Amino acid sequence: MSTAARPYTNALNRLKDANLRPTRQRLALARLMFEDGHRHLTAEQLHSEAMSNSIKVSLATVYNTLHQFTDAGLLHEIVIDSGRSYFDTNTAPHYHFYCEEDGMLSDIPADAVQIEGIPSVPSGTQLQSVDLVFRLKRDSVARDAA
Amino acid sequence: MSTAARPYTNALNRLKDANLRPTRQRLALARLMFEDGHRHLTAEQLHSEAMSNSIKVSLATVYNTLHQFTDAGLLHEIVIDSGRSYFDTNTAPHYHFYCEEDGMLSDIPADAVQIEGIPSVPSGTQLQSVDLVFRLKRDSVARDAA
DNA sequence: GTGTTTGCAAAGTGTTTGCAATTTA
DNA sequence: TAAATTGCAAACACTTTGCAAACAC
Repeated sequence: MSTAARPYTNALNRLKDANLRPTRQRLALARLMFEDGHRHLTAEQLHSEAMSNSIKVSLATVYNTLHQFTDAGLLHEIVIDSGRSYFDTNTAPHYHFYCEEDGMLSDIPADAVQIEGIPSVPSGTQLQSVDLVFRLKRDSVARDAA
Repeated sequence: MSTAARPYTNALNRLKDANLRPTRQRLALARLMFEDGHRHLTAEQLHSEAMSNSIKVSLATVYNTLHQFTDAGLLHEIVIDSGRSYFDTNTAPHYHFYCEEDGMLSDIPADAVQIEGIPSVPSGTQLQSVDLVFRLKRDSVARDAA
């Protein structure tokens, strides 16, 4: 009940719920991230997108924002490549395909894969998340089958 | 049949098999890695270890060596933390526990966990590896059970 | 001897930080 | 206005690179 058609409202509410002051930059970034169909973003990618959309925001602010969003539970950080962080707008449990050669990263729904026999965690710790990545490589033309 | 008791021989053979010229540094690093009980190493860790053992080797060479060993299949690179690479001397399939708070990384044998229902890989690709990491956090003193 | 490997230090990533200027409530 | 946020540029951590000297075969 209200202007549900305006994506802005959506982003605004996300920020409010997360107790993040809805500044111009945060709002704009939230809109790009949550309403532009993108799901896996690096800071640089998001920054570029912002630039393309004439959103004035510095890379440092993009980093800050990504971390604030992650801390607030709006994003999930994916560790898939040393030296580069991906942020996933899908915070529900799920898994990934990743092809290093071309940077392709795609989702696998949690219910598509069963993980059984999770060993008991070391004492003094508890399970925080289960990261499952199927790493791919592009087919070569043909390979000897030895 | 030969001096099997000398760890040196072991490392030497590994290098020879991998077609890597057994230089003083490579030999020494191989010995540290494969015969000192260590399994998960960062470049800096290995470099420190080398220093402690009075092995003169530069950090650049440690990096080069780790990559050469990885390319040769002697090591497996683990992506677990953006901005830091771990190298695993266990090249057989297996999984990991990881606790970011203290950097603890430990093995889970492949047969301890079953992964079922691996979705078919995107066309034009093939599965290279399955990375499964159980991320842990240290227990807090007590947590509300809501 | 010849080609490989090493070490250094410099350059390169991606990311974080300090602080003044700006913006929000 | 007071407190939070931003932008910039400098600082960072980790990794790679270029090239001359050292080494292995």
